[in-house]
Amino acid sequence: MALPRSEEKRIALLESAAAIMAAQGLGASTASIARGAGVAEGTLFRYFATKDVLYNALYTHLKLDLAAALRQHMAVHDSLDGQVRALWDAYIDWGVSNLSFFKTLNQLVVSDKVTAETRSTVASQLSDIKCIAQACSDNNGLTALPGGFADAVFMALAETTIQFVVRDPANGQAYKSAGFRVFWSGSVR
Amino acid sequence: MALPRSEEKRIALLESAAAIMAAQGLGASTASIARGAGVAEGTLFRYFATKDVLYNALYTHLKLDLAAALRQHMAVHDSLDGQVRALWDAYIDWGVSNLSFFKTLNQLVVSDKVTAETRSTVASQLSDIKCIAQACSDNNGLTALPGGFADAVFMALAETTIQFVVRDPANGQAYKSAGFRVFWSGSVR
DNA sequence: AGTCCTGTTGTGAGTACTCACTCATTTGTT
DNA sequence: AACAAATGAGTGAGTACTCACAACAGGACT
Repeated sequence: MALPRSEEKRIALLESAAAIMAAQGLGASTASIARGAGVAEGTLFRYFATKDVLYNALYTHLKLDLAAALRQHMAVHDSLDGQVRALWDAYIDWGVSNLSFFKTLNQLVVSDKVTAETRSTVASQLSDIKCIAQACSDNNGLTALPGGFADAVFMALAETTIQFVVRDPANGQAYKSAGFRVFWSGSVR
Repeated sequence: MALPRSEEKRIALLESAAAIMAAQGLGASTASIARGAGVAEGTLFRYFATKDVLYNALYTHLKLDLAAALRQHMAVHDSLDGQVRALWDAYIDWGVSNLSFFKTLNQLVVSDKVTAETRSTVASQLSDIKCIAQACSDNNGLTALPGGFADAVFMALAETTIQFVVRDPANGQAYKSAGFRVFWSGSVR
């Protein structure tokens, strides 16, 4: 299995997959994904041996893209509140301005097409962000919600908030701070 | 098109669909649904003319089942806090003990297979519950989150909470009250 | 009782279609 | 010329849905 020639085509296929799956669900056909990337269907299978391989590569691609966006806005704040708020804002902004990425990533997260191996490989590349969301917070007054629950609540609230910001952008700031307030006032002891 | 003979078979088909779709997604085949209900594939199409009709009937069935469960536990409390908490507990309990119903309903809610007509017909049968969750709360101190946001936050937190209770039942009560606290302390002014 | 008649319900092989995936061929580069 | 990359019609498996028929109920008439 030689390495694919063109990184461009690989990216084009991944972004086409994200866009089309956001609209049609994970069941979107390989034919339409290839067409969207401007290549033949057979070419898709040169880059991703099976559709499952594509799912896993897409999960990795989207997660790393999100992580890169978060890192850019992770200025060091004095207060934990400020730090978490910056993370929150960056997350919401990424979701709103990459809506099809966001939608597809959410579907992949709950899908059984993404293997545990892929998930843990990606997670290990995100340890710096986890640190803020979790290790740091434990030492600073966040409530003792059972393991992982605070993370999940953060994600669930962010997902809801993004939906509302997209649907009604005029009130975007209101949703953003309301969503954060729910998370924060409910999480702090 | 005469009415189907046996209400039993109709229910069996709906419950089979809910169970199989919870495991395999909405794309589960009509063949497997019929097999799960113990009838031939052709029989499914005597009860539901197309798969889309089945989706809509299933949405209605599950929503009404949930509503019935909520009504049973909607004792009148003196405080708004108590009333909403009772609603929260009933919702979580239903999700936990009808997990496949819950999972399938969540997929149907975001699916475009369920028509606006079905949604509004069902909603009109749930007005008494909406009253507590919304009309009542507006008059009693819930924060002025933009329209529908509080509802969505409630649902998102409940979904997350149910996942954790199912995954780790020993700490069920802890998740349940933690989830409610996030909702409540973030929602009250 | 037993046997035909009639209408509806239940059946599953059959149909047309879409899907993921293949491979002989063409295209492009060196 | 030599080689790999790209192509897209072709393949078999699986899909939603159909339809000619089997199964069975309950009268009505011997």
